Amino acid sequence: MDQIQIFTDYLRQQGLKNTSQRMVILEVFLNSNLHYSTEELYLKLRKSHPRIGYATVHRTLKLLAECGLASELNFGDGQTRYEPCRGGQHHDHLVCTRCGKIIEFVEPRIEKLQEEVAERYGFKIMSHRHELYGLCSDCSVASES
Amino acid sequence: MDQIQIFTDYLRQQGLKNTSQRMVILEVFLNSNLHYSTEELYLKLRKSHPRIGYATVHRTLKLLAECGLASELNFGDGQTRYEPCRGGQHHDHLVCTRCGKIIEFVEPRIEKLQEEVAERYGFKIMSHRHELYGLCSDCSVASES
DNA sequence: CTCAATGCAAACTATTTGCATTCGA
DNA sequence: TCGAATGCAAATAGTTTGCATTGAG
Repeated sequence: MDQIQIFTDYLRQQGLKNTSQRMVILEVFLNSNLHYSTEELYLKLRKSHPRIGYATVHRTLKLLAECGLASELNFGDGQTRYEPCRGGQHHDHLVCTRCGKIIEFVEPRIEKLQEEVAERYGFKIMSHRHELYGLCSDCSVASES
Repeated sequence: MDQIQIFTDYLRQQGLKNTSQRMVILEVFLNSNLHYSTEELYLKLRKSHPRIGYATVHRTLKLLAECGLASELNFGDGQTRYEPCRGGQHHDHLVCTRCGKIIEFVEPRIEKLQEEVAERYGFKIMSHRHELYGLCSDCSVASES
């Protein structure tokens, strides 16, 4: 089942409506490997669909997060970002503090250790965030000068 | 060298001044195991020192973060929190999404794997955040009913 | 038709800043 | 004395909401 299907099913099930704005936003959001903030996605959408309002983008992103198609990210720059959840493997992020580049990584051994830690404290993990901040290869080369 | 010493040295070195407000804020901040937001610390301080303004608390916390005595935390509730850095071992956090309890944990094996991941991408880690969200032992018992 | 969704503007929250006054060195 | 710090109020930035109108079911 693809993501558009998941979304329309979720809308029907919640008694919500399948509007053209929602479909456009979902489509642009999915066809991107970026980590959009509400503002960025709004600006991008405005080029092709000038009538879509900021609030609609915001509310749709929230909706996508609710139904599990998007996850909210926060890299400490004061903006909430969203990325598509591709049902697949969970990943975390390397964030370059100089150029802003974001690299996704997967490390099952870390996931496993997390579970171990949680168990140690009787905790039941529902989600987690793990971000490594530093200089990407390009930026650390540049700063050696 | 204790933390008050570190702070006064830092101030002198930067040509900044050692004011009574800064000392009071530092003291209250250090003598706490909480993870204060600016607002919480301001409210707490106001009881004993009603003349200290919000902006001063805010600027002092920033200053403490700058000189390495505090680290900024963000658990996604829209408030930046600060915790004292005790020069010791780095730790991360378990956050109970029901009652708000925060538990600190240390897991050197995770730190090590992080380095490994960073190396894989030519990244030079400067800092990181790792938070596990879920239910603490009390809350997951309560929700079993 | 009906009620949810939209777009706009306004409200809100957390954070940051400008400025006259105070105060440490 | 002099410039940094303070406290207040106002500005900012990101997010959220109220409401009249539009539009899907």
